[in-house]
Amino acid sequence: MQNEAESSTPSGFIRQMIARDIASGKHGGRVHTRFPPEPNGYLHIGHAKSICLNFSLAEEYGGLCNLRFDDTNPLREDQDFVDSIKENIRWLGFRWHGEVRYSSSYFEQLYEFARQLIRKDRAYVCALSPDQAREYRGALTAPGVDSPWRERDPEESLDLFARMRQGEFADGELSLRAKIDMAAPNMNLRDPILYRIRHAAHYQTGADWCMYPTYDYTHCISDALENITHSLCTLEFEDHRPLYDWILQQIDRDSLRAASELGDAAAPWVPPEQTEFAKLRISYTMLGKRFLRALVEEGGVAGWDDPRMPTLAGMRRRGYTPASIRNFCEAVGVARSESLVDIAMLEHAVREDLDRNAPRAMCVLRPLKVVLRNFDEGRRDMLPIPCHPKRGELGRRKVPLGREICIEREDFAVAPPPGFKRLVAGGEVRLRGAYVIRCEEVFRDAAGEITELHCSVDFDTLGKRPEGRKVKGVIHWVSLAAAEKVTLRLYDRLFVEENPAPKNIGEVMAGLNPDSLEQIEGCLLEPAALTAEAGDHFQFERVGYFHRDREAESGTPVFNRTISLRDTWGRGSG
RNA sequence: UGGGGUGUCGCCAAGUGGUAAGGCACAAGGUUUUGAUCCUUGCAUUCGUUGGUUCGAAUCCAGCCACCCCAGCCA
Repeated sequence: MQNEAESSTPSGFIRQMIARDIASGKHGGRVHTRFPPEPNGYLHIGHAKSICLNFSLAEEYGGLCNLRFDDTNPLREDQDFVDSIKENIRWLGFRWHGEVRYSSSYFEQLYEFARQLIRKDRAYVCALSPDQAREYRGALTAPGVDSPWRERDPEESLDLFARMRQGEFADGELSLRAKIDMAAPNMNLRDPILYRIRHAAHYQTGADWCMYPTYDYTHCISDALENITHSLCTLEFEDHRPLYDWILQQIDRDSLRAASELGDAAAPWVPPEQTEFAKLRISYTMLGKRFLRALVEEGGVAGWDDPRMPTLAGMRRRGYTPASIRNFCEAVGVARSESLVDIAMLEHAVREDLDRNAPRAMCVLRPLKVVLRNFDEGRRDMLPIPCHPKRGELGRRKVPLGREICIEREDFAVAPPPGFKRLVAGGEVRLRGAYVIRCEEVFRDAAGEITELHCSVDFDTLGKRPEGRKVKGVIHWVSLAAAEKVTLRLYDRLFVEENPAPKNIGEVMAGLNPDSLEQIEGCLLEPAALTAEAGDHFQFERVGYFHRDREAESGTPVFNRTISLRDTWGRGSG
């Protein structure tokens, strides 16, 4: 790790760029990144990619990473989102540098820099309405037309700009625009809006302002003020890079530096640079803030933290661990080609982490009663079974065994398919961690439904192989008298299509997988798994990894299946 | 029809003129008191395509093709 960052050439275009910048001493060897969410929604796995990238880069190169809320639009931002975003980042295991930053805390400086641009005749107050501005902007293949206010005297713009701030004008009546080039082939350079009037309270600055700076104007300056060296963002901002650079070039270098956190320190100062990478997309998943919101509002899911949601809150509740998400982001890599990552990669990442760390337990989803004929009525064994097959240091838990137990209905078959290794009439099977049993008799009700099995125990098989024969099958079980009733929730992919690309909310709802949630009541769990010291992530053997959900109203414990175990039975030669 | 990008194995992704890393998926074996895990092996004579430069090209040049982004006073 260390060597990779310092000596040999790192892999990937961003790391190589940073290595180059460090080698050339561009920023005095500093690496300072930032994660700049807008607090207008909940974080999802796509944000995690950016979080991991920015924070890991800083960590690897001995740099810093800020958390900055990019809050320049009072209409959609909220303190609740700030809180949940901070929480999610901490949960992922990252710690930002110093205090949380807010673009809104730079409003006063932003205002002063805007006055500077006006004085330099690089910005002007425009009286075109939003509709007119759009018409004047031209089209992709047709140049725009200069605003009639473009040559307004800077003094007049300065006065108007001050009065905009004072609240003398209505929303949309005036705007501050950069004076660049209405014929530029890059639409972003056709005199972009820098400030718009919005008589709206801001969750941070309250009623202090009635006009707000735009993203393009704010982001680059915020980066500069925080002395960010590498400003990473997604591909769709590529066209904005010339504007990012333009703004920082127009502002007087010394004033920008003086206002920055570096102040007049001796360290070299060069403006931050924007670099773009492809955003994350995952098969059978949709990561559009707007559509995720619709999903919640239209009732497609139960909320932002519904375990089927790709939000960090949802994935956390589902049972995804921070390490699994970080490993996944690492495995996916960072490039500039737009790709659709196979959801199997995400599933692999959780399985990998949970296989190593989740204690094992036994839970029967659909119980079938089994009476052990030769097991004495009042007898109750407490079998010590390892919590993990490979990690003895995790200890053993005590699993009760009595005369009556339950096994999984599907682990018994009257007419077993070829290759069936579980219990059949007259056959033997191993009870995990306990004895080998033989099915002696099958009982049915009037409808022919199997109600109960009578089996005999081979007491000479505890911790050892049976004499003279091989028993291949091993099944999970639970003691009837001691089992705890729990509810299980099994999940499947939320969307039917591999690449859901809805164009409207109707398509979002139409694309949902109707079988994405299966809730099973009355499952039987071994008692040790419900104790506090057992934790809340488990592998229910042979069934999957489960995560204890927050307390259910009824009082019945609920476990969400994070992911099933890999199941290769029935494939190939099995 | 303008501008900006991207095209390497089914899915991601290294590679930056010297003869195609790795992961996921898949397949075949082995171990196994989880049909799990683990282990071993296999899996691109070829890098969107056509030409060119070169002793030598995924890497350089030119043309073509496909796909993505941009006309919010959203970010």
